[in-house]
Amino acid sequence: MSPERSEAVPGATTTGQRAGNRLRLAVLDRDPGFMQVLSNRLDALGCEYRSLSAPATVDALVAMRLNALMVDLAVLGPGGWEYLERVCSRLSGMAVIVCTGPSSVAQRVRGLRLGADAWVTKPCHAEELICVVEAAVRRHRRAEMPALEAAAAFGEITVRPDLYQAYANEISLELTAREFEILHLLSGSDRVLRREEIYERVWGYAMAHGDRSVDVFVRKLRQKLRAASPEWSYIHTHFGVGYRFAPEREDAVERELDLVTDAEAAELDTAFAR
Amino acid sequence: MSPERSEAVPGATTTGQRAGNRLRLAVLDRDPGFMQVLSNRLDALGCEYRSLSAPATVDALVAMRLNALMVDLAVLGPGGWEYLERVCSRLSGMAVIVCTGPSSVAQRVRGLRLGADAWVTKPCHAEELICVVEAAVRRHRRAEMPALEAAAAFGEITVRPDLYQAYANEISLELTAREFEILHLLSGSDRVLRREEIYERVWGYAMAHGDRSVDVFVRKLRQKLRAASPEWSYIHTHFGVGYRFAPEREDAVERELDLVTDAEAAELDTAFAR
DNA sequence: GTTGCGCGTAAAGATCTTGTGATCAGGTTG
DNA sequence: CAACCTGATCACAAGATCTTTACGCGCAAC
Repeated sequence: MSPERSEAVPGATTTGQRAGNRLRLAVLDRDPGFMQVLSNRLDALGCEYRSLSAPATVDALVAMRLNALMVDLAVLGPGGWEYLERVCSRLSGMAVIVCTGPSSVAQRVRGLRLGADAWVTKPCHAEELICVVEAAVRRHRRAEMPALEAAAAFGEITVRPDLYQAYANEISLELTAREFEILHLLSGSDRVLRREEIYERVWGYAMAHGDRSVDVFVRKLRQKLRAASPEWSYIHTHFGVGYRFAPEREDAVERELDLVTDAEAAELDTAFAR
Repeated sequence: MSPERSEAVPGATTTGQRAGNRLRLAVLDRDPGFMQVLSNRLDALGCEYRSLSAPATVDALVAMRLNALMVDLAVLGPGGWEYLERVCSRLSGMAVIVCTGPSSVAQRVRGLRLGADAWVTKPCHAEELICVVEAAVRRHRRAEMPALEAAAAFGEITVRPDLYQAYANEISLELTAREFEILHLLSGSDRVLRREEIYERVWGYAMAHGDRSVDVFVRKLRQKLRAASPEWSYIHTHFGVGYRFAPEREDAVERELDLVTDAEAAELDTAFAR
């Protein structure tokens, strides 16, 4: 199912450029001439790309952390539509560009409806093709990060998207990137977010069944939030559903009541009963 | 500076469809035949669109709150590239699709680099063109489309899909996830729902013969509903069929009878029997 | 009135979810 | 290269929830 073969990774540059800003592309195509021309252009752009001669599994694609996938339907064969749909739906954070030979309108419509971001017909100019890929990636990026967002305060916590960090009394919570992303997502929504939603919007692709990553990060977040702001609770569990963000002050009274022992509680009960 | 002329707004439908989920498109084109064909398709989709025969200012476009703008470069004239760039950079949340006559690779590359999301060459198929627009808009949708379902009130009860919970007088009924799903389903339908229907829509698969799960959950629901809103009854049994949701106030008389103790009830029975 | 079946009710056991700590792999920094 | 940090995954325990089962009552048909 996974005959993924990586022929070359010429773009595996050594520079310390921020990968987040560069194009990470995989090309699923078998035409040597096409790949040759494309490679030249991609190299010139300092683009990190990878050429595949056979479909990779969704998991393999996830592991590549791509911005974009270019695919020739001819390589996919009969199960191509299904593969396309699966890839598009599972990797919502990745742009998918179909670049294939002559096709009918119906085929192109089908491909676009399944989730492809663009359809380019071969033969095509490499420069133009790359522009299409960049345009698609640009759009994905924009969708993911709606520019600079203003800082927001919740209880004793301040969330600063511009600094990728949260603070309590000017003191950083020392959140890691993922921790911050989850806190940011949660704090930006009043409603209950299901784990799948959180995972998809933070990781960029569908959550595997039984994955506990969201739980683990929520635990770390709570830990740091509690350490920085002990009298408040921020992330609430909705059993069987997910999590909801809402700053709530825990009264000292309540906490004292919680500390009442069972014996004392029993005494109180009998006292009231009299 | 603002020669914007709105020729028609045929897509301004009267239905209560949520605008947030629909495509809001402006088409900047002067070809009557092209517009005719496109209009038909857009109408069929229930899409809200607007046709412009001259470039609108950026501010005017902002005011239209568009998801996408389709533009024919021929309409823009000499300052077209500049206009395109301005629009793309200023309205980063809007997809820009260039749909124009024959062009050179250099032109298309230029357009895409300036920020256009797609470039379609006329003549083209309307269906395909719309698919391209939808593909461009899709991601932005995803970010804004947390599918907020409105809260609904029935009698003294308020059902809140965003919180996965129901309330009576601001007080949570403490429904579990499944309990809520069943209440939500029932409350969203006026008719009688058979157990099999309820089971299938809540559990996601067919109900086994003789399964009493639905009954048990209805009981728990009634219990919590009664505790929170004693004067009303919400879920009604249709013997041999299923359940129906309908808020109904119960008379005070009936309630008094309900409050009669078992012993008193026995007395009453014998009294009536005499 | 009687009978059969569907329904309400309750409780116990099974199952699923979540919190938590620990471990492992991969990448980065110095 | 080694120390360190981050993120992914696992195992376990405690709780919450769901399913199953049993019993008795009410409804409808005869």
